[in-house]
Formats: sequence, C-alpha cells, structure tokens
Amino acid sequence: MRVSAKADYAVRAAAELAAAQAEEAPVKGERLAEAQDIPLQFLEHILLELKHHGIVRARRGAKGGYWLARPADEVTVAEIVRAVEGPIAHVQSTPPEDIEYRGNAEHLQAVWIAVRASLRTVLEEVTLADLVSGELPSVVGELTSTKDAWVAR
Amino acid sequence: MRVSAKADYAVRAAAELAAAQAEEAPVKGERLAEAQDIPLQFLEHILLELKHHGIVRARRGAKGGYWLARPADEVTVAEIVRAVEGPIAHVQSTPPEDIEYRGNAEHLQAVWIAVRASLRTVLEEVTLADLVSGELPSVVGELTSTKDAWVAR
DNA sequence: GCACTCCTGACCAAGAAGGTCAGGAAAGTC
DNA sequence: GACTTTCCTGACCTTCTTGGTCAGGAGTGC
Repeated sequence: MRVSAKADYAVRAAAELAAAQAEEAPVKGERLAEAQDIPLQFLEHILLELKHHGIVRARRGAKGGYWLARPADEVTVAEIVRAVEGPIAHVQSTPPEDIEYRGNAEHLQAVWIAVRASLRTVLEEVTLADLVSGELPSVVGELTSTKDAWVAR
Repeated sequence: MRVSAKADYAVRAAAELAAAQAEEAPVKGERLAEAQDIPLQFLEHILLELKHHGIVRARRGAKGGYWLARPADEVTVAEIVRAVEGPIAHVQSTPPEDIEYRGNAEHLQAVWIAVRASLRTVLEEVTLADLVSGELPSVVGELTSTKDAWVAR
C-alpha cells in the first residue's frame, strides 16, 4: 500500500510536461530531471515506459525531447501510476475480482474491491491539468479538508 | 499500490479469530492455517506480529492458541494492515505530509494525502465483526455497487 | 515428565526497488 | 559527411522486501 519512487517521479515529470505543453516544443530529459530533482538516467527509463504506454512522445537529436501525447486534461494520474507500477490494488499479484475467499474471510473480497474503487475515485479523477493548475477535483478537496487527513496514524 | 500476501493472510486469520470469539477458547495456529489455507509457519510469524501490536493474544501449551485482544467490532482492517505492512500510502517510504514538492508538482502532495484519506475511509471503517457478518459499512456498499468496480483496468 | 503449542531467530531464494553504465541510433547543424 | 545532441536500450549493480522454511527454545497443562 505504498507509492514507489518511480510512480512519484513519473507523475512529477508528467506534470512538468503538462506545464510545458503550451510551449509547443519538446522538453529535454535533463530539464525535467533538474526541475524535479530526479536522477537523469533513472528518469529516462521511466519516460521510456511512459512512451511505450502512449502517454508521452519523444524525438531524438538537437531540438529533441519529450512531450505529452495528449492534452494534459485527458491524462489522469491513474494512467501514469499504472504505466510504471502496474495494476492498482492487486492482492498477492492477482486482481481482487479473481480471488475466492473461504470461510469467515468470504467478504474480504468486497473490501479489497472497495479499496481499489476508492483509489480510483481519486487517481482517475485527477488529471495533469488539474495538478499543474492546482484546481483539484472536488473529491480531493473533500478528502483533504479535514485536519485528520494530514496527520499520520 | 498493492496488497501483500502477508496483509491478506493477517486479515483472513483475524477474521477466523473474530468468528471464534464466541467460543471463549483459544484457537490453534494450525486450525487457522487450515481454515484459510495459509502456510502454518509463515502464519505463526504473522500472528506474532499481530500479538506485538496488541491485536491478538496467545497462550502456549495444550489448550493454548490465539484469540483477539479486543472485541471484533473494535478491530479495524486498517490496524491489521498497518501491523504487518507498516504505514499506509507512504511515498518513497516517507509520509505524504512530510514531502515537499517543487515546481509544477506542487499540488501532488494533496493528491497523495487524498489517496491515503480515501484508503482510510474504507480500511478504518471495516471491522472484523463487519467482515465475518458480511454486513459491511455503507461506504463499502457504495464503492462496490457499480459494475465498474468489479472489472480490471 | 511429557505432550502440546506458541516464540524466536536464522536462513534462503527470488524478485523488486532504485538506481548506474556503456553504447547505439535518430535528428538536426555546419 | 562529420559532428553534436538527445533519446533508446540492455546490462549490470546493491540493497531491501517478499514469501516463505527450519531448528530449536520456552511456557502451559495434564
């Protein structure tokens, strides 16, 4: 139930690309790495994965770099996380809908399904455009509005 | 963003203990392992962790076994997951409230906070009593009621 | 004393996490 | 055509986690 460095890096880099989308010119990996303080070579691997998933595009050579394949308001955080981390909320590496529980754990499946659904309500709502503008969807506002949400347990 | 085998096992074993709470007698590790099809020796380590976190109690010897330290309706799934997996929704092993993002990723912190909060709305609501009775909290019902929640993406 | 059951630490193999390194392959520039 | 720039790719590396197993020790009850 944790967020990997890779996923965090990926979203941050994508946010930079979203912000640069107006510029109409590719952004170098180096610039992304510096802007978000991410190890360049590691970032390149991440960007490559994002490219393979059709989220970013790239061109080599002078004047080359990366850019978003789609408008920033059509790319969700969920997509990016899935691209680098794989499916969200799998249990023992299998999707919750495929698990069969026995005995008194029978209803645990519904709980894991709810966990995944709750993650989706956040991750699939927030787009890169939301992220850079700071105008986050109302679901995020509701979830972060209590003092409680900001403290550890 | 996945649920480990350990967490899954822990919740299932705890559910069995919750169901056995009426019996007023300890449950052997072996019986738990068989009921939920969990490798016994691995389960013993898990139960030990749960014991160290004050969730279960145990006694050795003949007539020994495990039982819940508290009533089943006072133990949440969140507690059990935290006991065996550590804090929920940490980013790069640090709690989201401690992270500072720069540049265009500034608002990412709020997103991770929302992710954690949304997980909490499920995991902290569901108790072991809910789990064995099958009468899950309404938040679970709402999240699992759409067809969409039960399919992969 | 003995059987039973939990308790604990050591160990282990495989994989993931979080990178680094070296070189190749396009794209643009002179 | 040569050269520079930048992405592309695979190999490699270290450390930690995951998902266990094994062996023995220590209480508990009869």
